[in-house]
Amino acid sequence: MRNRKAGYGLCQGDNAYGCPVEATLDVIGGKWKGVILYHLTGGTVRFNEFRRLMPGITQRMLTLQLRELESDGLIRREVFQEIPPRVEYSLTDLGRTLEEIILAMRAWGEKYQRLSARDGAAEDAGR
Amino acid sequence: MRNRKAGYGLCQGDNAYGCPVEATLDVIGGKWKGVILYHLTGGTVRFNEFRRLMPGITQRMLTLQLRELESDGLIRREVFQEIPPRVEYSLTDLGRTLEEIILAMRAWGEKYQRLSARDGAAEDAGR
DNA sequence: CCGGATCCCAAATGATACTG
DNA sequence: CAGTATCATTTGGGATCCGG
Repeated sequence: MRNRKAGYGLCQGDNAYGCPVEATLDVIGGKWKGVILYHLTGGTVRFNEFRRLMPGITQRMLTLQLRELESDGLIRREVFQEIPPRVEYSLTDLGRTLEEIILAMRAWGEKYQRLSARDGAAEDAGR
Repeated sequence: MRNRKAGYGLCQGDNAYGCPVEATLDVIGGKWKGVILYHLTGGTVRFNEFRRLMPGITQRMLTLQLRELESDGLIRREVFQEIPPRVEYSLTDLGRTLEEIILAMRAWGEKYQRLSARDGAAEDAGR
């Protein structure tokens, strides 16, 4: 992901990028993007709020992911020049178009996450 | 992804795994999973068919991803003992529960992929 | 409080050759 | 046809220190 060169992993008769599914996954994939977007569906979130919401993420990764999402036009970053400083993140209109997918993913995760926990619970799943 | 140890990237008050969105992304994320599942929404696909559908993927990666999807109970692998051998892949019932998300991702990719192509087209997106 | 910069490791992905 | 096996590379992610 991230490497948007060209002629990368094009599938079937699709154009240069790859199939649309790949494009979407490139934007919301990775370990944190989806979770970040999910938290933003609830409204504006501050930098350190994210850190509380996602204890596992490092400052570096949080900054990186936020920058990429911003660069992709999915989120907006507003800096308030105060003491102490404050930075708020929120979804752009483009970002909001992803809400449906994000929420669908959340719903799926809630339902099936335990079924496919890879620790040997996938038996009765198929067939 | 893939490392389903424990206390990994838990977010907010969620349980050990992490938030549901993360769980879902863990299952369909990565560079190929989503695309593989997408092609399977059209019906059964054979191994070398996948290779034609996804020219960018190597045999090794294809095998790996298929095995993980199978292990997660999302796809079914059927071996036909013939000469020449034949192996068909298809969605399980569990896998089919992802169709909605996959197709939503495809739709999003088709619509917005060019807007957020990271090559400086994300200007007018927000605001 | 909100990061940027640097160094480093582990995991994901890829190239290539070989096989039942 | 449908894979394994091995090796090399790229990338994601983390630790830590520094700065406005």
